[in-house]
Amino acid sequence: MSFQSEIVTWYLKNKRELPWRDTTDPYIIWLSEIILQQTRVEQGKPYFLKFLAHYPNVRDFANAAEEQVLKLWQGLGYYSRGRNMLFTARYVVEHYGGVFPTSYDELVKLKGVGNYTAAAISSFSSNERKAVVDGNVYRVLSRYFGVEEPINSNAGQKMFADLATELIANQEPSVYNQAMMEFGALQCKPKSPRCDECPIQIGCYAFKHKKVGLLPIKLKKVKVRKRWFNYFVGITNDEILAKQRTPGDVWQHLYDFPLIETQGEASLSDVDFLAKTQELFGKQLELKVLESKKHILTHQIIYVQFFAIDNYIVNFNLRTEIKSVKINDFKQLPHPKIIGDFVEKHID
DNA sequence: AAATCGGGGGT
DNA sequence: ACCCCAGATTT
Repeated sequence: MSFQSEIVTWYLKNKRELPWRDTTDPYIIWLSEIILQQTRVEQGKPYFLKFLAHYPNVRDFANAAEEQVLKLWQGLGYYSRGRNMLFTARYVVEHYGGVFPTSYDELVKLKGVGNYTAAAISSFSSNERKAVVDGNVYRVLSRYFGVEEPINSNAGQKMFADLATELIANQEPSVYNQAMMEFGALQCKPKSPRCDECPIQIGCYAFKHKKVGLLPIKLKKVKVRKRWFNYFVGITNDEILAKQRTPGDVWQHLYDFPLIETQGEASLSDVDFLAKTQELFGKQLELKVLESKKHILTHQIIYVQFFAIDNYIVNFNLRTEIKSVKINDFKQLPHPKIIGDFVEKHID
């Protein structure tokens, strides 16, 4: 049997039941694929079900408010995906009369849809012969065929794309694509792959040359930036101080609290830090540390401190983006995970 | 070509 | 601690 036939046979026997697998509706597939970008199936699944329940079709999605979409997205990360989805849903209603496109060439023009996602939607919805190349496929191809070109170099991307295109010839595109990804996810895993019970062990370059742990090759490790966020929780009666995050930084468009970022851990005994807080909240300000946490992102480690503030006067001229909103309204807004967790734990 | 964008899970 | 996840977009 060929490499492809072995993979497909393995797939038909071992595939998971997933809620987006038994449809050819391009809208539903689009929903699942955007959610699953850089996201594990088990993490994305509840979000997929939630979004489908709220927006059963692309017109429902297009009619949503951006803050509602971001609220549903809360906790999933890479929030521009949610905003791009809303833009694309409205675009599809406007330019395609609400009929979601199924061809690769149309799909790849949509905001938030790149090579991978266009190949996935087109092959799953209309069986178009476009090979998906995601992290799973890189790994399976790299190991089996011994491709040692880095998967994140230009040369490597083209090499893997060309190889994947060759391999999908004469295959059933929808099934073959899903088989490759499922095989990578369950069998040819990044760590501790199941080589002992692998149907294509015999032809595998990496297994033969004991390079399974070395492939695929990936360049550059991200250098992590450390940051210190000092949040100020100001509550008077039934209102709380809120701030919407602006473009050019993490969590843009989401809502958090008034913030002073420092270059190291801020302390109430630090006169410099105290001066900044008084500039923003007045001389009578009383501060108290509520909680300290470490929040880890891909490119940043953020040390977060939450301060309760009393007897404060907000210098709105200094920070015009700060608003005072009803606590119940604040809870309805989309927040970064660390803020959402804080609110749930500390704010009644 | 490199940097940026989250949060969670595996080893 | 480090790597990866059904990647895309911006710089």
